[in-house]
Amino acid sequence: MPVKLTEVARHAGVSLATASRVLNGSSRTPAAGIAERVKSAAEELGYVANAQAQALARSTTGLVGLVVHDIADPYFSAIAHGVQEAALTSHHQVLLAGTDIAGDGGSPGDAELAAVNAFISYRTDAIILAASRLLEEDPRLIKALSQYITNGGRVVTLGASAIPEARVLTVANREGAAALVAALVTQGIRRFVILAGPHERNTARVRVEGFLQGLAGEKIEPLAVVHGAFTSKGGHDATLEYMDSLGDSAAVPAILTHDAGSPVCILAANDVMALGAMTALRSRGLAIPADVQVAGFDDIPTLRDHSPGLTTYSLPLEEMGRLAAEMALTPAGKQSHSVTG
Amino acid sequence: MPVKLTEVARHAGVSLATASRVLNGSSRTPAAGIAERVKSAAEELGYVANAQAQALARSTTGLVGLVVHDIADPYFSAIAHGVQEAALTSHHQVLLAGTDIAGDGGSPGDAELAAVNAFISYRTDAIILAASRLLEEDPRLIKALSQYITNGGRVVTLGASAIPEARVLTVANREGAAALVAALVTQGIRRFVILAGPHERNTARVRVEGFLQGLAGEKIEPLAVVHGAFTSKGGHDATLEYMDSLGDSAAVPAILTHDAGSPVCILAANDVMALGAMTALRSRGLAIPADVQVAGFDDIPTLRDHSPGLTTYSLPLEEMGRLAAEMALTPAGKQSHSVTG
DNA sequence: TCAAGTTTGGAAAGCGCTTTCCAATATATG
DNA sequence: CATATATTGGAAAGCGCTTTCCAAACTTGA
Repeated sequence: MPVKLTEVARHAGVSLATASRVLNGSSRTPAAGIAERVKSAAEELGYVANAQAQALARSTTGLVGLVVHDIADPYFSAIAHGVQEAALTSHHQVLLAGTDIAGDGGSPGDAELAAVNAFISYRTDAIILAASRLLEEDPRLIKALSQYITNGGRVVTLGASAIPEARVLTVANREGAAALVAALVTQGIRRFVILAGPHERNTARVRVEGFLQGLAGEKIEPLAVVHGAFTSKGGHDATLEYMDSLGDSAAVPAILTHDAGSPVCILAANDVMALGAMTALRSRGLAIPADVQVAGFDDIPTLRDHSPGLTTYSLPLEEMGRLAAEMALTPAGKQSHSVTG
Repeated sequence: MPVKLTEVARHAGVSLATASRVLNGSSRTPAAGIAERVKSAAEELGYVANAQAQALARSTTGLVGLVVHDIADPYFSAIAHGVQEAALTSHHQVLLAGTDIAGDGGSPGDAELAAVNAFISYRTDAIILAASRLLEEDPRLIKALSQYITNGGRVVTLGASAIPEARVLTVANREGAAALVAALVTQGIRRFVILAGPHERNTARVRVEGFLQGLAGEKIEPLAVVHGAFTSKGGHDATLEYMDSLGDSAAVPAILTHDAGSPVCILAANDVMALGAMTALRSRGLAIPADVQVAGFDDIPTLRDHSPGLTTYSLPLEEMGRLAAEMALTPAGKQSHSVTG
């Protein structure tokens, strides 16, 4: 139904080949006069090239797939923003998929596999995996991506993965976590509760390892390591559970306050968990940072408007998205890259 | 390079037509035995259908385009999340574009036009316009979308637009704003400063109209109406400017505190502006809500973890995204729909 | 002026699928 | 058992482009 190139060509009195050459960047450029005729015919008819047909003929789609966990999470949306930016400069469109959305049922990780398969089906020029990699990658995922790469597709992951040949944007999760602990200790804090994410998520696990490593360096044992979902609610619920585990849930657990001599700091595996933790603490009447301190990881943009400010390890999220997209869209580009806070 | 249907067919000893029929939902289903052969051949070879070729042959792409302003803004990312959800259930992929990203230069609105043109080029089955419509829509945009709709594409806008034939998801911006004012007045507040967004953005303007309408109903004149960008920074800066305009910038403007008898409430056109305003107020040493109150609009999910809580008009953002996508993806579906908070 | 070289436009062969016909079987009916 | 009727698989014509060849039309130089 839309007007096609054939019609433009006929309208301009030239062949299909010529029309194609003037309208879409070909190496051959028809004479100025002809070109003008074709252009105005296209303009007049409101011609818009069919990218699907072009993709088929050129065997490159101008699409880049981005897999995030939850686009509504500030961490991922900041990255997505950066990806979009870089995609635009390379004239690519972004295909977005979120793995937090229940697929047609199935085990966790199925959503990611489905997303990747969809992207492969659309023959995206590259796929960016921003959702945190799993400790045990799904072999089907690995197989699909390997084949994709073999066929000329590019894959970049944020953080290491078990996917051979994928380019990786290394993030200073472990080092950052350790550094954060060191900074907090310098501030005089020596009692920590670690709010860990799901163990199978590499990002979450590695950060906790970094925390523990940092603490070990200072000869400190954490008061506890509690696990929760990698979300605000996860941080909130885990914090509540922890407090309850401390004793009478009606009263403010004494251990959390200064009573014991030094302030306690809740060290969350990421900012949204930290924010959830703060909400939980407040709901129990604890003041932040007077009674309890809280630290996070990521420096999500929305922190800007939080008060009191969260102590956090700052990651250049948007820049990370941009870098990942650049790595993905540069045919012979960098195979790896790393970012620090 | 990837394995194609022809190869699967050859491998299974059947024709191309048969292979196509068993692998991709056709109305005709080959005999069970044959089907099995084809399926295992496909599995064995790791066949993934080329969606581009299918799109060309079927003249439907399974793509839906979503235009937002800034995906990193919680408002848009919540909507995007909803869109994704609905898209998944209709087996569609979402193509995302943000209009806040500088295109190849040009006037404001060009980014949206570029995004829409890209979507049209990819022949998305539908386009969802979530970025707030402009008071003066770009005629080129209108023309492109009209043609798109004529050609069978579906367009849905969040909030009314000047695009004929577009389906619209009406949002109770005006009514909600008025209702919010009424609720605040009931709480005893009678002095308001309106933090308006850019006048040319319909969403922003209509909300302010609703605020003014609500105030008029109570026979109240706002202390002031100040404009700023529709972002956290916009709310922040506008608030600071307003305070400065009140006099000695070093001191806390007396007019803002209870001194004058009743508390002042800053009424922002959306939540992110309100959050920015709160940050600005705090930076001047004002306590919220003790000294000044702040109200927003949208009820973005991230508000959950803000303290003190923001008074706001709650919009079902995610649901809105879902509805918009449903309207967009249902061929003969609802032409319009509306949501209230 | 003519051979050799250079542009330039067009015909046609794909790109990887879907789907319409057709022909060939298989099944049902008398 | 012959005929009518379903089923079933396959050949081939597209879907809307790009791009490789070709041939025709120009240049150029001697």
